[in-house]
Amino acid sequence: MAQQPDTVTRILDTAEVLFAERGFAETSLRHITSKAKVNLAAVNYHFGSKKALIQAVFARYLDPFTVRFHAALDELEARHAGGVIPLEALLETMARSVLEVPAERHSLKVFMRLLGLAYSQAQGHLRRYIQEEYGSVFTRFTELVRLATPDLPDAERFWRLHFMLGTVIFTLSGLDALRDIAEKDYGERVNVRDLVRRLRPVVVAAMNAPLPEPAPAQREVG
Amino acid sequence: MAQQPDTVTRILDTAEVLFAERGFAETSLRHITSKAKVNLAAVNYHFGSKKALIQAVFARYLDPFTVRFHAALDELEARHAGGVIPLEALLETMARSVLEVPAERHSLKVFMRLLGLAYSQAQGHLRRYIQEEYGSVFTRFTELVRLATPDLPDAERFWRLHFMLGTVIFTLSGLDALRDIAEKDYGERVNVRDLVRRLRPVVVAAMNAPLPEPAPAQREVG
DNA sequence: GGAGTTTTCAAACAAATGTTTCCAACCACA
DNA sequence: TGTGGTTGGAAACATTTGTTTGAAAACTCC
Repeated sequence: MAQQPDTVTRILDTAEVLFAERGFAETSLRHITSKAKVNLAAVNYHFGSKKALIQAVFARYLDPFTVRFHAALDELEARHAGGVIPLEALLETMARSVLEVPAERHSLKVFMRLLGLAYSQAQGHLRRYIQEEYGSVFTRFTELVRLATPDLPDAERFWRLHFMLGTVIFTLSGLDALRDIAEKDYGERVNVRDLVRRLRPVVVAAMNAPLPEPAPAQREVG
Repeated sequence: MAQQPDTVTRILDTAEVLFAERGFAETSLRHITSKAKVNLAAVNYHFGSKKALIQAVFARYLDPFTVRFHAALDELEARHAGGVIPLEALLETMARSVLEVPAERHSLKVFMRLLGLAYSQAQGHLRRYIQEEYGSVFTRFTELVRLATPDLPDAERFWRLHFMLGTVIFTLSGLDALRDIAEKDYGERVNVRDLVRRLRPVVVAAMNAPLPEPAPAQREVG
């Protein structure tokens, strides 16, 4: 550990930005190491492999997030001792936890973009890793949402949570491109907090939307 | 054109499936050509490059889609001659147009996954290509949405449309992974049409959500 | 200050990638 | 049947990829 950023830290800092910009497969170790001004072999020395580097990049965000989110849920449960936590409070708490973490590290934009990539890119190992390491806090959250929305069928709630996950990740991870359009067309420069403010009523309304009409007799589709 | 699928067609059929499964960078031409049982050089001979192949895969979906969507909007405008087309009708028409196209070709799942990849993967050339080739139909659509939602500030409508785009693309493009979870946990095997049915009320509710509280005095955020 | 460990570095490695070449096979049309 | 243009195919090409190697350098600790 030196006062000048550590080699490990320099690699992580550079890698997360490049991954966020270009994706995992499209970012070579040589690109990372040259921009980070470290030797090519440093990645394999410190992390073991490129896969492990990718996971380490995620861990640096997700570890503090899960800690904070668990703590925030603890506090929320204590405040509503025994009772049901309203949906708005749950969503609010999640939003706050997500917003807090990168503030002490790097940009939320990068974090969300990485999450978006984790979903969309192949990288089966990544999805498996995230599921195994951080699935529990998400399970806890969905259980609380279940209590807050007793009228929603389980399957419907499952899908709506993922709808909203898509809304948030997609928007925030594509923020850069969209921001430019929005600024040009509407003269309004948005930042992440601004978007979260806009997202709040949309997400609440979506979760509280009326149930869909029941499925008709179905024929299979590819 | 032979009675046995054309070489070009075999390449496209195989490529779109592999691209959807693994992404563009992660799918090699050798993988495509060997699975399609065509020679490696066939891709460069018929398409010129891998980039061009990727665009051709998209064109095979997007060309019929834009034709149908324009036609559907023509009909919708004629039916509401002079008047405003309700938001539900617009969303319904778009959903129907999206659903129709792959029915005559291949799976909607592949189509949506490709769209998701187009958004999330680097592949700058792809986003540019899609924007240039197919941007006009979307401009037309958003203008109709504007007329249908006169109370929504322009910027708010812009963002909400993108929220919903995220909802749809994210969910449908990650369908395979989510479907397995949903089936295991809720014993319910969903298909794409099923999800579209679930999406309908959510999207409508989200677009009609109350306006967010006005922005407080803002401090900048990365 | 020197033994022992950790970290850095340049170089090489094997494998995989997109692309090109060159020739054979095919096919329509005279 | 022969000719000209199109398609198919095996091989090679030049790069780029992640990873490994082995030795030099830096650091730790007694």
